[in-house]
Amino acid sequence: MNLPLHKSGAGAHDNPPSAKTAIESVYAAVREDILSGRLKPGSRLPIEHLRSHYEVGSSTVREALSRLVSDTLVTTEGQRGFRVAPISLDDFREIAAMRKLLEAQALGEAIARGDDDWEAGIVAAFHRLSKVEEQLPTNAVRLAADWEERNQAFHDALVAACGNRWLMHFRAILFAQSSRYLRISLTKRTVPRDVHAEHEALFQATLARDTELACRISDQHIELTVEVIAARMAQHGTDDI
Amino acid sequence: MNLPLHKSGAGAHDNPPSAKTAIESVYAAVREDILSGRLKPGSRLPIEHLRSHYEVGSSTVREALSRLVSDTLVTTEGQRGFRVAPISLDDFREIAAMRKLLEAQALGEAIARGDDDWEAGIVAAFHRLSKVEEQLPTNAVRLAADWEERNQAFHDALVAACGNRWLMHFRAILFAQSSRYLRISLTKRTVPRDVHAEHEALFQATLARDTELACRISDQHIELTVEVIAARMAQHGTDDI
DNA sequence: GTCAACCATAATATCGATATTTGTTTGTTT
DNA sequence: AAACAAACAAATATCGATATTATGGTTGAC
Repeated sequence: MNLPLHKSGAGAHDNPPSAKTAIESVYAAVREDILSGRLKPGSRLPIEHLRSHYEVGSSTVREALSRLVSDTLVTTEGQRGFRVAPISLDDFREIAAMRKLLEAQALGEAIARGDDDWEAGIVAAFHRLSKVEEQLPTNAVRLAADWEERNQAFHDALVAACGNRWLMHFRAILFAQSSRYLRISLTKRTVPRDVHAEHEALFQATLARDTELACRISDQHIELTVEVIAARMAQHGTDDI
Repeated sequence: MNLPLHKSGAGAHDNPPSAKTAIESVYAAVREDILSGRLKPGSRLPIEHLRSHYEVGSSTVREALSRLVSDTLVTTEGQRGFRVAPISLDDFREIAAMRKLLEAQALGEAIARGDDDWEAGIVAAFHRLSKVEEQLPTNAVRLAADWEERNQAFHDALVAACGNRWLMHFRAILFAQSSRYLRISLTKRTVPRDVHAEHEALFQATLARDTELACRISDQHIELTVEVIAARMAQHGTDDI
């Protein structure tokens, strides 16, 4: 009788089984809107508004938002409804510090355990990423979404052989959080940076199974992003990102 | 008109503001029941059952359970309702591996940044823990709940000066997960172990600001628990815990 | 002119009912 | 007797309505 649009989100989280229930659809959609920045950090998430927008019941919206709460993408306080989790430079610095730790650990484990299929996955992902990075300088805005997807796929491939699911889980959470900030550095670059060179170095070191070098590069890779974002956020106000 | 019992849970998660809304009450209560083992891993969580038990509406129950999903204490699959997240020896090993990593990191940062108040907090927490550990050999079952609370408080105090909120957040999640397994080692001990000696060594090393030693002890502390649990779970079936 | 209490409005939290889906049982066919 | 299909029963997912709480503006007192 009703026509639930069930906008099939681009998948989310660890398991992207493309949403079969209405709650999952809304969950994925809101999540995407938060990560992409369409929903501004700190802004309110009025139930009635979302309800009519997605054409679902209020309970469905609330349940979807509830699942985002523990993901730390949405906050809820007392009787004051839901909000998009705020962002700050301090927060990003802490995220980056955690990412350094986890990425290095995951990389080390993957290098120690990875087999031929793991290597093949990295080669493929690196190739895909390289293709888009070649054209990135000339066409940054248009390719942003593409690049982000392939960038994540590449970094995922690097640690795919890591056997610890909790490590992967936390890593995924931090990566999602980072992507809220990452969008900034893509559009306006204030610190000179050759991202592709970093990726290539990381690629080479990992395939050479040089754990120490790979981890060092990974750390730098993350640290550089922090500097870019920090410069950008210091420049503008912290709010209008 | 209605009489919502609002069983004031023992607080939960990072922020224990003792539940003001019905959802939070149910959230805290179910969470406690899962962590304590009253709700068995893998068992179903029928909405109607919980609804009548807590005397709330079904949406309230669903929303509370939804928040536990991203906490990885509850799973939900398609249209098949909610379940208590299963446990396994492999899972515990991965949790322990992560805890080693995060605990060491947090300890290092805390030692580097901790001030006098931090030290005072450790001293106090250690004293409280020691008091109950003295009597633990003679009265293990009765003091279990007390010990668990003070044990957590002690370990929290050790890393209280760590400045990274994400590190603390993940650490809290893992600690909660661990506590589901920990209950096992409290009742029946199959590996000889002097927990108090371990705590004292950790206490001394931390106050002496010997980061390397403290981290090594912390690692051993966690590893020993893994061995105890592994022995116990191998002995019995994995299910009837 | 400032502050506090108060009321109207808007938004949230909660509820119970309805519509779907799943799992099981029953009945039929080969 | 086994396999399959239809019908039933239980439980979930979803909805819209109601009760509850916060918010912003207005009035009145000091």
